[in-house]
Amino acid sequence: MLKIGIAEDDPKIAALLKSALEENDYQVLTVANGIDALELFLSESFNLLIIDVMMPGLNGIQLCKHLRENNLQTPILMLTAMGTIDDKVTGLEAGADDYLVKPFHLKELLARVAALLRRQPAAETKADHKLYFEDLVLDTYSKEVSRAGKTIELSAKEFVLLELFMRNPKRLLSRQFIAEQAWDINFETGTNVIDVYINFLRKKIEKDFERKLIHTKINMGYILK
Amino acid sequence: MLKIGIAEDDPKIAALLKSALEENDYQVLTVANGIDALELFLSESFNLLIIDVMMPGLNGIQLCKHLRENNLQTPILMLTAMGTIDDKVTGLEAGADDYLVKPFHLKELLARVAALLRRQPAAETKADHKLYFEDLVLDTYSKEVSRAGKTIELSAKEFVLLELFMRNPKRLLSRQFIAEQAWDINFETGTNVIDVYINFLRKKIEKDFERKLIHTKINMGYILK
DNA sequence: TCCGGCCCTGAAAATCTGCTCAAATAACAT
DNA sequence: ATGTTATTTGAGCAGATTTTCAGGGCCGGA
Repeated sequence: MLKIGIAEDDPKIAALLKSALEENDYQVLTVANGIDALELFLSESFNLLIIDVMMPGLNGIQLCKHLRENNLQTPILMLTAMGTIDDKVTGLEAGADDYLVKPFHLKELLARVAALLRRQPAAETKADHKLYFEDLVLDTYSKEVSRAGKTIELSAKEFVLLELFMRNPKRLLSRQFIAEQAWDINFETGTNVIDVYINFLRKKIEKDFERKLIHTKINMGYILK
Repeated sequence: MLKIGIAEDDPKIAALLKSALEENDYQVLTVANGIDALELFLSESFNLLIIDVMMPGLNGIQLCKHLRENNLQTPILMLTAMGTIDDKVTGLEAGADDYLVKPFHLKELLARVAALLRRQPAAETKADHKLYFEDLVLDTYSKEVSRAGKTIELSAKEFVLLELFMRNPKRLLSRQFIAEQAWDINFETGTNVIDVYINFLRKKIEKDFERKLIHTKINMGYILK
């Protein structure tokens, strides 16, 4: 479950936020001042922080700066009653990712929260270890490959080679480059392993399909496109 | 340099945005309708997109959805004259990362742009590997060439030669220089390969077009202009 | 006008590349 | 040990690329 931290000194607003977010299946922790917030946000990890600017002790801007100085990457949504342009600019420059002026509508807040979170979880769960190219899917965790939902069995070398292509889509890869990346060959050997393996891959990946993926550029190399 | 794409049909606002962003050292490309935007944003890579909601053809919301459906990860800032909460929510749900209501202050826009770009340090590597000369485009990444949108197939040597010209536009290149750069020939051989290849290039690049690009300077060499 | 230098062009020759197949070798599990 | 699979090597071949070569046009100078 996604975890959200709130720093807000007004108990009514804090409660409102907490209940609204919890209704949308987020886990919520709140603190009422900047000092506690700094400690909590640095010690536990959150998916998103909502920070009010006006707080006793340490204000939102200062808190934000401190967090960023400590290399915290968590997205921050800043919240405030002050609505001048310079306030917003100051907040964003302090390291906030979004800035919402009170009074705000809960719907907008929730939409912005969702927008900020959209980028984060994707990085940890799926996008991180799965590579996509058109209908090809390569899972670097399970080392499985499929095209258009159909599983494809690849040998170790074939997998490494395909992964190389999928990490460099639409990029022309020279034999030299492929040899270095997939075979650890740094000198010129008169071998044609690469050609042979390209053909192995083609047979497995393109055999039952209309669309060709690996293209030959004579005298240059191969390209996935 | 960070590259920003703008989809905005109002020429005044488009010009305003472009000049403001360029003053802050961003590279800016603008299109005036949703259809062109979809094509441009999918074919070239940007660090950030600014999209107006109200556009002829394809509106901003639809554009945004299409882009996300095509797996585009680029951050999107949506811009609009409509300021109701539901509009904002719709925009954010369509895949936008931020939503700004017109009229807005340039300072706030710039701050939000900076905040969105802050999250994208890795994007640098995907920068632009393309060389442009008039309607000619050469992609050093995929080794592809096109003129006025039409793809042109070049052999390896032809490509190297054209790249040499496009890296030295409007500069006169002597045969000596071309031989050294593209052929690794450092001495005088009685060959005319260069002439022949210039001819090959001309046939492929200038055949179907009015405007000539490679010009001969007798006794001196060739020049792209 | 004739000549020579310079460039363009078409075609043929020479070279090289990438694909395929079969077979040798290596790695691995039973 | 044995069999299976994965990886690498090498040779033949078709086709594309690269290079050479020779003819011809253009232009300026003698």
